[in-house]
Amino acid sequence: MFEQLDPRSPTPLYAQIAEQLRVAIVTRELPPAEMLPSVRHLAASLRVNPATVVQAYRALEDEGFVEMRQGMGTFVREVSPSQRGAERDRQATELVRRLLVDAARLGLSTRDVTQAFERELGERVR
Amino acid sequence: MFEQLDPRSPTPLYAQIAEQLRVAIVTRELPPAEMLPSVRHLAASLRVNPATVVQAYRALEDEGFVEMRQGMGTFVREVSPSQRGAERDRQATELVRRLLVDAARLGLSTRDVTQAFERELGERVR
DNA sequence: GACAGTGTATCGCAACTCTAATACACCAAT
DNA sequence: ATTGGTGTATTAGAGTTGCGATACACTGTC
Repeated sequence: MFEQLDPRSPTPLYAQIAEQLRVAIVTRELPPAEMLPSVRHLAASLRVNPATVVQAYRALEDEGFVEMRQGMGTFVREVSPSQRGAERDRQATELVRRLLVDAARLGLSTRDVTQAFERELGERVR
Repeated sequence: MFEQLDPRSPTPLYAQIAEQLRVAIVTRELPPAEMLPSVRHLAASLRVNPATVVQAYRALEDEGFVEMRQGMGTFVREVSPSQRGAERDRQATELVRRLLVDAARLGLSTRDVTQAFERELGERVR
């Protein structure tokens, strides 16, 4: 885990860290209630500043994936299926709304977007 | 036109200018072959630097909406329906791909996204 | 060829973002 | 109360981006 942090990538370090953890949490590689590496430990092992790890952890906390408890550590959050479903809906809706706004900005019709959506999905699902 | 430029908005001035022009072009308020205000004129009337207007115009040029001709001016581009269709497809695809990548990052399934999409659009997809 | 219009190029400064450095505050065990 | 773990907060510096200032180059008309 955390083998490929690229300091020169346009995606900031904290975002790279957050993303890898997010995947690990979603796949249950890091199960609920599991304690994440401490800010200092992870920072040391990644040769990165503690504040950078904090930024990653805080992002995950904002997204509801983890809970930071001062003096104790950072833990994968346990969420009920319904909570989790609602959260996923919220995030998905947010992304879709942004897509539609951007499309409108470019003068694209919803039909253009829908077609592209179906096309891209078709290639994935097969 | 251009009544409400907000220098303190997080969206940069050049983007605000570009967006308003984009809308005017798409709605045919600025028809094909129409000449846009010169860089200097628009800059003066917006009390903004010419380079900022240039940046907006160049963005529109990259998107295929206008054509800048040195010494002559900047003009709304005339595109054949098929060209325009292809361009719209390209842009829509780009947006959708970004959406799917972001969704994957958040651990959302394509099903989550599809449902949000249908919810926002109020119509069935696929 | 001069001129008055057009876009182009380059530089510099201010604001913002990312990251690091460092000091602080909390918690649990001893 | 001390200690060694944890997260928190503040500040500073490097890099990036937005914007302005200014000088340059092209085009059509006279």
